[in-house]
Amino acid sequence: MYKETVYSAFNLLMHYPPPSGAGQHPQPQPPLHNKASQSPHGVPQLSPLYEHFSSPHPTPAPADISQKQGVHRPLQTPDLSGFYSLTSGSMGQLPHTVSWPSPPLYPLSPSCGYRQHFPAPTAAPGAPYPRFTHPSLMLGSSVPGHPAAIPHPAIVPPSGKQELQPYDRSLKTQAESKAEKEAKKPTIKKPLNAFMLYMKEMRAKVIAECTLKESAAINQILGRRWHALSREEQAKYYELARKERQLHMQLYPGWSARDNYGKKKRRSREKHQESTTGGKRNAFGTYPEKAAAPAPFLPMTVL
DNA sequence: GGACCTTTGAAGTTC
DNA sequence: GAACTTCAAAGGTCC
Repeated sequence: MYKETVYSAFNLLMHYPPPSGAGQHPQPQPPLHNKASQSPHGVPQLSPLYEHFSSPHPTPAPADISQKQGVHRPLQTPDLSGFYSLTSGSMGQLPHTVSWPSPPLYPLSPSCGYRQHFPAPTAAPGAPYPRFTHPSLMLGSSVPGHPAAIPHPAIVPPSGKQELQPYDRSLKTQAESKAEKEAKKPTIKKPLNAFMLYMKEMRAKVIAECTLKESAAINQILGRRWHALSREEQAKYYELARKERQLHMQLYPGWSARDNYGKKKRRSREKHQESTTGGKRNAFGTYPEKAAAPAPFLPMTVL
């Protein structure tokens, strides 16, 4: 039963993405090189950050087949040169390539079938784009001029939970105290990237639509929805992510992602071994049968 | 209690 | 500079 479900879900996705112009995609989209949406330099024109989230939903974005095939995609950073002054060379750039996701390892809920996975981005034309509510952008008290008392969510106790209860300090040696003090330092988390911001916003919706609770399965769906987003829709999240990073840099100038390295114990060697031997546990703790390599996606016109 | 699963992207490390 | 690794979120599952 499980296997059948997996296979049926796999078969559905083997036919995804719907070939452009084949009538399966909710709204055929114009080619990527639609100059109307770009600046004279070929850079998509974007309105200021928050405008996206209070303005009507934008026109369906240009997207072409190369987006779905992992073909080099000349996405570029929106022209925000005057908007961000602290960003480094690579910060905020849209990815240069997009790889197409592998077939799902999870059985998908019938209520979250093929079409529900990839709703038309403009299903409600003219409807306002949902306001982005990522808490990181609701500045906390650490930001000058902001009265809000909510600390920046990037700061969490080392455990990720509440502080430990007081203990008998007399029982601790100096070294232990020092180590403990070090360990008690709040961990500054990485700023969220565009996809993480998207996930955070859309997770509840997917849970409601698909009646799923497994994050691994939800994330698979979100990953595919992410790929189904238009460039403009994705650009909103890339822009938010860049804003996140800029804010993060301002709040924690000396912070480096290296600071959190090693705080999660991962079995990288084992994982590597799994990947080289073809086995990988799924969220159910089982090793799914290795599916045949997905056929390269070709537009219907070619097929 | 903590690693794992899953996803993408950013940034760090290694060669 | 390419390739690889780690960590961000999430919550159920497993050890």
